[in-house]
Amino acid sequence: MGLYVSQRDQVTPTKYQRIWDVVAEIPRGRVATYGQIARLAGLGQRARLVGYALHHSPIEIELAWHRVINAHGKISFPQSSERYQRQQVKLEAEGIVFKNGRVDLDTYRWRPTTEEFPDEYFAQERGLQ
DNA sequence: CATATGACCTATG
DNA sequence: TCATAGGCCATAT
Repeated sequence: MGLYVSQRDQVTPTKYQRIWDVVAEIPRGRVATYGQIARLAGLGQRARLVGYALHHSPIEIELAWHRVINAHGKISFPQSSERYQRQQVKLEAEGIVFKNGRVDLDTYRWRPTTEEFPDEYFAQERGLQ
């Protein structure tokens, strides 16, 4: 992952690069939660920052933002919104099944390996595996 | 400087 | 399973 320069707001938001890098690692057909991304990016519990970073992600990196959902297994947009529909379509196109408007995290959650990420993440993730 | 606002999370009942 | 409360924190106004 290289340097990202946003053409949208004319700044280089380096503080968000770790978030974008982690999101880019989510494999096709899997999902991650905002909180999970925050921990993997070394941001502790600052899950809201992940949502902010995705909202402001530069257009020129084709980020798989749709693979990030909330801890309830739901899409974090109003269900009636077009953004909600777009995200659901993208996920279903990767084989992810929605049941009652929800994704089964036990089935579809991304579980990175210790080679990819530092041990501190897994130390905090007991109960996730 | 003071509030308000989110693509959020966890604990609790 | 669902709703609520409190916490969270960078930006926006």
